[in-house]
Amino acid sequence: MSERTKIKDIARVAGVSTATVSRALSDSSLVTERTREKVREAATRLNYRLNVRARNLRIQKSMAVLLVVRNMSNPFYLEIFKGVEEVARAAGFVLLMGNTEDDHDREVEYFDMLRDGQADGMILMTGNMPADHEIVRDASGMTPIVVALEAIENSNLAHVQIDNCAAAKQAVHHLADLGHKRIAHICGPLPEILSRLRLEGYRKAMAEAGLDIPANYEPVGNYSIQSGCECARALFDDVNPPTALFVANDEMAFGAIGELRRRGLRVPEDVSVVGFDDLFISQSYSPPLTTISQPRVEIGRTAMTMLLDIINARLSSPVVTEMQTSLIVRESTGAADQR
Amino acid sequence: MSERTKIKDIARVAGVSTATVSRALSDSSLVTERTREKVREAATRLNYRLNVRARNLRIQKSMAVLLVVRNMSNPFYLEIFKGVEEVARAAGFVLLMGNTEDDHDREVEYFDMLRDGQADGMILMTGNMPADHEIVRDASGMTPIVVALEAIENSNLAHVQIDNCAAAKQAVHHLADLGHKRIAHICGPLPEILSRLRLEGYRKAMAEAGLDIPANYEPVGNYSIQSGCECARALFDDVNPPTALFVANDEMAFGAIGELRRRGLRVPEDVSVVGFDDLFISQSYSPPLTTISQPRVEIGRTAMTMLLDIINARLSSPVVTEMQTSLIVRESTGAADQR
DNA sequence: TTGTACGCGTTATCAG
DNA sequence: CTGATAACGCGTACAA
Repeated sequence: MSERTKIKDIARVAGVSTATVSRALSDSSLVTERTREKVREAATRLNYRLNVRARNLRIQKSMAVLLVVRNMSNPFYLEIFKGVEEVARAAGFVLLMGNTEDDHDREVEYFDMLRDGQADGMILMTGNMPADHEIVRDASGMTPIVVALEAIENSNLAHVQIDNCAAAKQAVHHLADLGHKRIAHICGPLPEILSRLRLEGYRKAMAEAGLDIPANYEPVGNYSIQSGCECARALFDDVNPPTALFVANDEMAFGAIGELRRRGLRVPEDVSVVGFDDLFISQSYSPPLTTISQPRVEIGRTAMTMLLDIINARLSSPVVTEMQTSLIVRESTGAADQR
Repeated sequence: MSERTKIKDIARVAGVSTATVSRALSDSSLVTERTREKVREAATRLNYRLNVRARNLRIQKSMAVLLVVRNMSNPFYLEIFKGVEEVARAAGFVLLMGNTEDDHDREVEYFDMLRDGQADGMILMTGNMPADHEIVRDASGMTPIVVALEAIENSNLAHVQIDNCAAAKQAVHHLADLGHKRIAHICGPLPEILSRLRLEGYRKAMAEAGLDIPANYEPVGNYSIQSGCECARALFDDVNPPTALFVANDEMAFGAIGELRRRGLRVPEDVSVVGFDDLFISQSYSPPLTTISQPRVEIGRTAMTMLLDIINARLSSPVVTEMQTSLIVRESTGAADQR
């Protein structure tokens, strides 16, 4: 490894100075076409490769962005990763993965990495921001962080998000339009803003449809398949079970449908189910799941594009971009039984 | 940013040299407890943070590992990511994501990153190795690459893998034991080694069970839901359709089951289906899918652990570790119809 | 347009 | 045990 050729070697071979080599290789306009050629030729002949570490130290950048999620094995993130990766690599950035497992210390660690220059920017998909953390700011006073699909209030950070409340309303209205009167909501973990917004959308839609919400119609899960199962159990063990379910994410919807099947209830004949997220698998679930779709790849692209804008100082104030969702009607919802 | 304190500042404040500061902070034994304390105190007082870039340039490491997959949005990788991340971060390494999309140029790019020292090691989950690429070797002559769940023949690289052939045999024997005679195999893309091994397992098991394989019983897919659907269509459009399916991965199994449902065929009453992979969703599919489970988190951990062993020169020759798979019998398989 | 010389922030080597 | 100083490899004022 110590025999890697460096610009010094090229300089010697090409008969110029290291400065000229550096300039020639980075297409500076301050060098003649002829010398540039000479340098280039020497570089390829010597099999030269730029030392990225040295350059990064010199230019004070890392050319890396940090993508931080709560739980790396959540399938929801997959297409977002892809969108981010696509834009990042096109811009010459590498992608550093961060996984917090909702652990505060780990969150701090990633903020530290950003502050320490191990990454030039961060896409944050945990709804948390270490409270007392010294906020990173670049030269133009912007913080190179984009919050995606979560909301950090009063943070003055750039966000890319969806209208959770409106999407939830749309889902519930779909069920009401099918004639359902007893519509329950399996809710996400409750202190969280996303869950709250979806719950709020559910309640608003129910009110608009003139429907009551019985006391037990809002069981709280934690977005896992297992918890969807448990919430459905509670709902259908009770008297006055619902005929339709709006579930705060697809995984809990899968759990709920599993529980229904075990009880001999058919979807959608006996119970209609709407999910939220449109996981890659939802379209080929049996039955194919009616759900709210978010343009995840596009969200990833947008977040990374915004981050690049901040990093390159093309943005002077934190932007909030709202992405469009859509209700995908498949086979897990049907008209209410007319009994 | 330029006002970040550096060891020089600490040195000045603590009244020692930069060398001593460096030693004190890295717990070198070459420094008195007293000076160490003095330095530490100055460091915290000045709010010192190590400049990782500078250190990495100096020590010629990047403390990063590259995790390269064919397709970042394949849900199969999720738990592997997690296992790798867990071990990597415990060892102080950051995780760099690579996505090749089966593009040769991109593969080369990641090999280049490794060679250029942008990463100290690589976990490779594409079955490919740029043919003419200069092979990276560290001081001890080892290549810091671990191939996970793929096989690169004649490469002399460390591998962590499963016995695809044996697992496939187990799946097919399960179906044969249930009394099925007409068992078809939906195969993965065929030049690939994994697909070949699973196909080989299928054929061996069929031979052992004394069963024939009709000409059209080995349709070839590409691991996508869509292709599972198409293969099932071909199989059941034909005369002499099978009563059981061994599918090379779960996604194609989902596609196949979807197609069966559209044709009014029930699983498992009319057709039994066995998948391969045990995706997170497979247990709560309807019906819950019988499939081959791989210990994915453990595979990730093992791969990363092996990589660390290579990087830290604790390994002197490429190791091949084989992980255990198991057949998980759920509700998508049942006894053959006795008609 | 080119060359000289320095700085980026550490760690390692060698004297003392 | 500590200090001065040389790398690590590149980019860029500044001078020519």
